[in-house]
Amino acid sequence: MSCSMQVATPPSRLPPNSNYHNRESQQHRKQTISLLQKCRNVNQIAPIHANIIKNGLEQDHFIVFELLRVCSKCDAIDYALKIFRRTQEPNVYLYTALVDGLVLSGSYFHGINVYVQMTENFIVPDDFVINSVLKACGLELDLRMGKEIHAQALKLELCTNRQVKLKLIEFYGKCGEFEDMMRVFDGMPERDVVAITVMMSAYFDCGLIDRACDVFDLVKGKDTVCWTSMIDGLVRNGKMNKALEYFRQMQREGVRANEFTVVCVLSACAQLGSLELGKWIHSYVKKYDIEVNHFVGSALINMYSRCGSIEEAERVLEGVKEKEDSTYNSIIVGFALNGKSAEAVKMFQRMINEGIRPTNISFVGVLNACSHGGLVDVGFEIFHRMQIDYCIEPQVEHYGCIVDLLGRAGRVDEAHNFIQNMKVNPDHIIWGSLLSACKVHQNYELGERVAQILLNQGPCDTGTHILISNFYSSWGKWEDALQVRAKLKKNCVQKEPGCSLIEVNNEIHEFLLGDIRHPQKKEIYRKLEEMDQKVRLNGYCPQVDVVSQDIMDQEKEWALAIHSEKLATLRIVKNLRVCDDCHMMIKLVSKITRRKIVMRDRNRFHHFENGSCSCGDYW
DNA sequence: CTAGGGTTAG
Repeated sequence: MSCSMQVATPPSRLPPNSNYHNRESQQHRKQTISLLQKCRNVNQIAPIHANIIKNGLEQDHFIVFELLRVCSKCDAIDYALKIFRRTQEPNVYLYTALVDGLVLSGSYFHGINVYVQMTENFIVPDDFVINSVLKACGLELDLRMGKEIHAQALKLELCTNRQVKLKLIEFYGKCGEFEDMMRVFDGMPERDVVAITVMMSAYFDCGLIDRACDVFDLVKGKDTVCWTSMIDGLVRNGKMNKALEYFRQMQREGVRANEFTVVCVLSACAQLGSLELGKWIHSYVKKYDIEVNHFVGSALINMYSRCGSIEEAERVLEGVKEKEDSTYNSIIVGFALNGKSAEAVKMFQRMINEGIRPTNISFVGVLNACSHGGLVDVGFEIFHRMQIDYCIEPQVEHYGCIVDLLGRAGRVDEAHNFIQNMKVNPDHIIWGSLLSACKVHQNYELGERVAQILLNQGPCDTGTHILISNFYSSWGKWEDALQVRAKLKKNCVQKEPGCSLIEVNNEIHEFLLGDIRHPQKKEIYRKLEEMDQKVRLNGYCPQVDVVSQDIMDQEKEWALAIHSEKLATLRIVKNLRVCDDCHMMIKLVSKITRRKIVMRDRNRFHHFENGSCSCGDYW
């Protein structure tokens, strides 16, 4: 990023304005300012701006100040820059407003440059502008510049200011300079909750969970923001259960949650598949009148979708007043996840009808739905419209959806051709998708070539290795399958152990393969055996070929019988993908027991009912 | 005479 900002050289004198002091014009200025403050988008600003120019108020710093702020708020930073350039002798207020606006629009580097220009124009910085530029330095991770500004602030004796100290802590924390961060903190008179919150978040950014917890314990009188920051940090670092523990503790201590808090907690629920707690949070939102803004709305939709309650997700959608692209994206992805491809496409259409411009994420969601639902023509149509109507250059994810679309439909050679004509390099996910299609459609000749490409491409993730190994075993090539497994072991890439979760009475029960830890294990295994007998009477035969190791069939049956998802039924969350055998068995169990069973695996949802599954046996 | 900043940031 470069700094294209040029500050106009101001003329030596301002044009005299005879009306400047009369009462009428004072009133007019006040009116203009309050009009500006009410603007919600850039189209509303332009006519007011025209009026300002007509009335000769263009150089009025108070007016310009409001203009800059409202432009930033309306995401019109270019407009703000134009106005700033036309302003003669901008003062420190105007520079601050511009730096703030640039930071808000993500142009941190540019913001820092504007500050530098200000000092070059001999304008003395005050605490406010120091604050703004330190924010920019922290976000830009510009350690050198931030230190220089720290030095300037010391010289100007602005470092006694609490806000400046807080921003210094934030800046050093974001840059990972924890010693300097602590030094500033130690110079504060008391243990400031806000300062500790900032430090916690910096530690979490670096994955230093224990240090974050240590400073959290220092705080007396933790407020909502502090608790939220803690919960958010734990969620961001994958500690979902711990985050929920802290949320419960927060409730016990009588600290009220806000919009931020519920978004974080809902994200934890979504990732754990904890529907009961998720519902509880939803009722909390209603009870305490927490505004269902688009963040909260998306979080609720996401939680319900990922917990398999897509109908509830739809209900939430209708209740979101100001739907944004993210709101629609959440529900589209939710439909795709739950095997409702046609609904995903319909929702995508509705989004467009309601004047919301689909983003690249919307396209990933809807194309994913098309591939899972076998909607080949619709998928292609959307893929083309994305480029022509919306000028979105396809990313590797979009290409991946199309490869998947063709591959799943059995058109593996076309998919292969498509890969060779893409404008981007195929990644291991795209090749993996093709390999998976080759496996399902038993095109071993092409599959073998793809497997070789993947193996030669250098390191790839565990999932890909497992896929290659499974491809070889389904082909009966145990030797090759074992070799891939061996390579996986040698590279110290461990297969994540299969694990399934089920929530009963607000408690999360966890099952690993062949798990014997559960207190009710006797009853559970007895039931499992009973089920096993029943489904065998219904024609179930263990699909021993899904077990990749080349072991005796009898042993394989046992290995399958204890796959963890069979141990927990009804509403199951599994960390890996479900295997063919478990899928078959659960279908039958749903028929025999007449129960709906919902299972989420790593990729999608399976709604089992009366012997069939929403995925159409295709996942 | 009339202007600014909260700490989490999904």
